[in-house]
Amino acid sequence: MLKSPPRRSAKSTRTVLEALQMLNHATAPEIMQWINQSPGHASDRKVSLTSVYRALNQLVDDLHVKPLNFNDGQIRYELNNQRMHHHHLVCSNCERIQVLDSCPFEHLLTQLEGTFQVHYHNFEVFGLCQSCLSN
Amino acid sequence: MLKSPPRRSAKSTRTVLEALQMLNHATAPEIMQWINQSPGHASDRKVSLTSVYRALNQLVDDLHVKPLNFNDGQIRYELNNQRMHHHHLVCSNCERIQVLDSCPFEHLLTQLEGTFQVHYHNFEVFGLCQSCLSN
DNA sequence: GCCGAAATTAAAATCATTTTCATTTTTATG
DNA sequence: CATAAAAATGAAAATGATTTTAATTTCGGC
Repeated sequence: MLKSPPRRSAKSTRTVLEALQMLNHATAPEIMQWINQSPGHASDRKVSLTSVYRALNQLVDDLHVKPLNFNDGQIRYELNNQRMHHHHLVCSNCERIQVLDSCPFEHLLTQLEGTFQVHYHNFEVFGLCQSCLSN
Repeated sequence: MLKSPPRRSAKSTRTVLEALQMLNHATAPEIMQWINQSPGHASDRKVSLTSVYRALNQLVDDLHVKPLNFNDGQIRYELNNQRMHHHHLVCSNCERIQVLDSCPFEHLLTQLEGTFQVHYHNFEVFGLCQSCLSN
C-alpha cells in the first residue's frame, strides 16, 4: 500500500493561522504576542517565537500564507487568500500602510498561462502618503 | 552667502551606479565583487562591502535605485529607471528569475493620483517556472 | 604643503531568523 | 491502559545579512 502522507498539522500551526485571520501584514513577534495575549482561550495558549517561525515557514511552503516585504528589515505575513486579496501602499516617511483593494494582476494571469505556475505575487508601492505630503 | 550644498557624491556611489548598469537584481556582495574584479579600470578600484552598502542606501534614498525582494533573505538592487522598467517571475524551485516586460501598474497610476506620491513599486510573482513544471 | 570636511574601511555590534538538541506531547497499536 | 515511536516544542546557540562605530585616509581649497 501507499505510504500514508506525512500528516503534519501541529497545534502551533493552527494557532498561527488563527492569528493571521485577525492580523494584517504581521511579523513573527507580533503574531506570537497576539497568540500569547489572546484572552479567553487562556492557559492552553503560549507559543515560543521558534514555533511561530516554524509554523510560518510551513504555511508558506503549503501556500496558505505569503510573505510580504515592506523594506523594513522584517518579514511580514498574510493569508494567501483569493477572497481577501489586496496590496499595499507603503509610506516611506511615516511607514503607515494603506490597503489597495484593486489588483493589477488580473490582466497578466492570462498572459502567463502555460509559462509559469503562479503561487502568489506581491505588489507593493512605495512613496509618500497624503498626510506626509501635506505636512 | 548661502551654504554651498553638501557636495556628497562619493566615488563609491558612482561606482556602484556603474555596476548596477551592468548587473540585474544584484546583492551588495555581488556588486562589490563586480567592482573589484572589473578589469581595465585596474587599480583605482576596490571598494569595501561597507561602502557598497552605504552607497546603496544613499541611492535608494535618492530614488535612483530600488530594493527588490525575492524572498531569499537578501536585499537585491536595481536601477529605478523608467526606461528599462520591468518585473520578475521568481521560481520557488530553481530560483531562476524571468524578466517580465509588461507592467500591470499603468492602470493604477491614474487612480492613485492625488492619494499617494509613488516613488517606486515592486511586483514579484512567485511560483514554478516551465522547466520545473516539466521535470 | 596644510587644514578640515567628507569618504572609506576594518572590526564590532545588531538583529531577525534558523538550527540544534534535549524534552515533552501526541499518536498508533497491542 | 501501557508503551514505544514519531512529531512537536522551546531554550539556547548559531547564522548571516546589514548597520554602526571609531579610526584612518582622501581631497578640495587656501
